Amino acid sequence: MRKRPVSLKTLAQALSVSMSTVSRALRNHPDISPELTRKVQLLAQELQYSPNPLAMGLLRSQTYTIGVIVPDLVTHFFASIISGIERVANEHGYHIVIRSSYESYQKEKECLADLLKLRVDGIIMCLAQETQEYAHFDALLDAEVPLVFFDRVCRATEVATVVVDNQEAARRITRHFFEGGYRRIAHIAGPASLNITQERIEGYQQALAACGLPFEESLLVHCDLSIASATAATQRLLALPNRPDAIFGVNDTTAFAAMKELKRQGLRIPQDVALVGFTDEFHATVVEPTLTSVMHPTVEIGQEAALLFLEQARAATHPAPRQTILTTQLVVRDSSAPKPA
Amino acid sequence: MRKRPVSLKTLAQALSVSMSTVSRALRNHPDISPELTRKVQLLAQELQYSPNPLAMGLLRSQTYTIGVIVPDLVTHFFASIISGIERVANEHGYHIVIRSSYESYQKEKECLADLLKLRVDGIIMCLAQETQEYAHFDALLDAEVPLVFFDRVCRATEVATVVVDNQEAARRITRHFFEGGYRRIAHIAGPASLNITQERIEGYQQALAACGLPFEESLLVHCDLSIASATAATQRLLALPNRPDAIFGVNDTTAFAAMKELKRQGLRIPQDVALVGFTDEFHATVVEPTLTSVMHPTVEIGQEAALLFLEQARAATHPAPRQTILTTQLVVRDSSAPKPA
DNA sequence: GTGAAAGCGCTAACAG
DNA sequence: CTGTTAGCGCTTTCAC
Repeated sequence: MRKRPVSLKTLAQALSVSMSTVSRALRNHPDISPELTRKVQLLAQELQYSPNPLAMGLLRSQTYTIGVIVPDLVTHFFASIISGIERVANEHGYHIVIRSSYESYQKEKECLADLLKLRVDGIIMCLAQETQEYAHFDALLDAEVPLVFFDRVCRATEVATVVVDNQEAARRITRHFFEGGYRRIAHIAGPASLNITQERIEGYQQALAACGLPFEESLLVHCDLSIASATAATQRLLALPNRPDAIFGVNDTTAFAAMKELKRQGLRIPQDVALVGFTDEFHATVVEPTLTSVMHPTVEIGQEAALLFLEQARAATHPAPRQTILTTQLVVRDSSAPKPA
Repeated sequence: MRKRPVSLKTLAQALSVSMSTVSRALRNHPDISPELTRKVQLLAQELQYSPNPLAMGLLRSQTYTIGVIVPDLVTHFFASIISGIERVANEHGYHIVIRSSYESYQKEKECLADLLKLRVDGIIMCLAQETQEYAHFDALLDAEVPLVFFDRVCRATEVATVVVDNQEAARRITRHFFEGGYRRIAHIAGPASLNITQERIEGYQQALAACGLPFEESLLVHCDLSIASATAATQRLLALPNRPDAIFGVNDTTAFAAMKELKRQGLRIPQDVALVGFTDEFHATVVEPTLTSVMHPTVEIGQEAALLFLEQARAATHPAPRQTILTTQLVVRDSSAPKPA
């Protein structure tokens, strides 16, 4: 059996004073004589005393723990957001407990419930793809538990959110294609229920209109963000009687899958079909041709989310939900080089 | 201010019975009358009672929390291992608290100290690159705190570890090159202090010997696993008067960096220089040429690590440290196609 | 200046 | 069958 770590009691007994004295001495309470204070602190140091957070948690109903729920732990996008959260959280004395919803609505509810049972001080999360009901957040909102959504959000008027300028980014991509001479611009979008999907579609359509291009329903296909589904979506596009000459994928994984499928079908990029991704992972520079992509400030998303959490955690009264919109940047590479005349 | 959640006391008062009765009823203690038990459980359900883990933690000195320390949260390798840990941990009622050491020895010690202060039930970790002193684990070992190392390990006779068959994998790669007709086989290794580096170098040298090839010091270069450093290492190899015709990178990131540099210098892969990576990320299939790589069972590493933790956590007496060795597989792709005669 | 007591939420002897 | 008590580690009145 593991022995219990040194507690205030241990120190108190060793010094033949009361626990409360030790407690005060450790926090430099002015009531305690300087000498005693010094003696207590010295012994504490020596015995490696560290206050038991469980006891403090019980007392204060505060655990300095943030629950983080992501749809998927492995994807670079989420991994680097977690990294951002972790950094800011730790800097402010918080720990993070991570759970994956595996893109499942059911699992998301479970994770949420588990984390609340664990008494986390708040939640930072990204909605699962499946999630289309948002009632499971009622309890949090009622109890004013700090809550922050990032990337995929809902109830944005009630909850703090961190998102990127999806619409603008989609406009920029579409315009970029147009300026490169591409006229049949397709978009492999994500699941229709997600805000990011909708926003990017809107931007795509706005830019088409601005460029004087018609919006063709057949050039807008959906995928569930998996590689298999992105491949299938690409196949649907390429099977069209009048196939697109440019494809804008909802993220880099989608774009990579599309790239693979294009190559498999013997199509040249960008001569036959140009390609742009979204997120800008390191690998965008390694694939051939290098992939034009929208740079997503992933680490900043995480950091900002953590800051929004802290804002709520520290506020005496529940603050109005803040929306943070981070800006993206189009990084042009070979996969979208201007169309040869 | 957030209101406190319902406690046993709440239930007890509502039903005008004592807390202990409620406590027993909730756990179906045979002493409590069936009707009372039912009534209590019903109310608990209704009021969404959930036992306070802080209170339980105080009582039992057990938090059902595992501290996980990785050198880096973003890398696919660690992200998927974390995913494996998370899955098994959650299945067994544990939560994981994640920290990144950022490959720093100092930070690693901090993370460890922080997690212990948090009263985690144990630690699962991968050593930071910088770490070459292992005294900070003494306290854990003394206190018999469950500890599991994965991938990069130390004190393997005292601590449970999960590793892959690095030596065998390196032998297989080297032999694969040899069989493809390559004779000047270089290895971009990791930092010399890491066990994985040493093991892979040993396997590399063994296979060279077995193939009747001399070991040339200049063909063995080190990098710190960063992209920049891998690029520099590649440059050193290519600057040799008699440059290698095959390169075996210590991981995929290294291989990708090498690939990029090879292309930059106008060298063809594999005609001029063949390339093999280690870890087999998805992107190995997207780059051009597709990258031959050693498939690392990352998720399994995480799962196995979690199981080793559970074994220790549940054991009445501290069990002898178990070493798990997982097997890898060489996935052959275009970057190491046989050398044209 | 310092100590005693109560309480955060819970369980486990020990009584009845 | 059920209630009382003590204690896990800590802070905070309230006494002295």
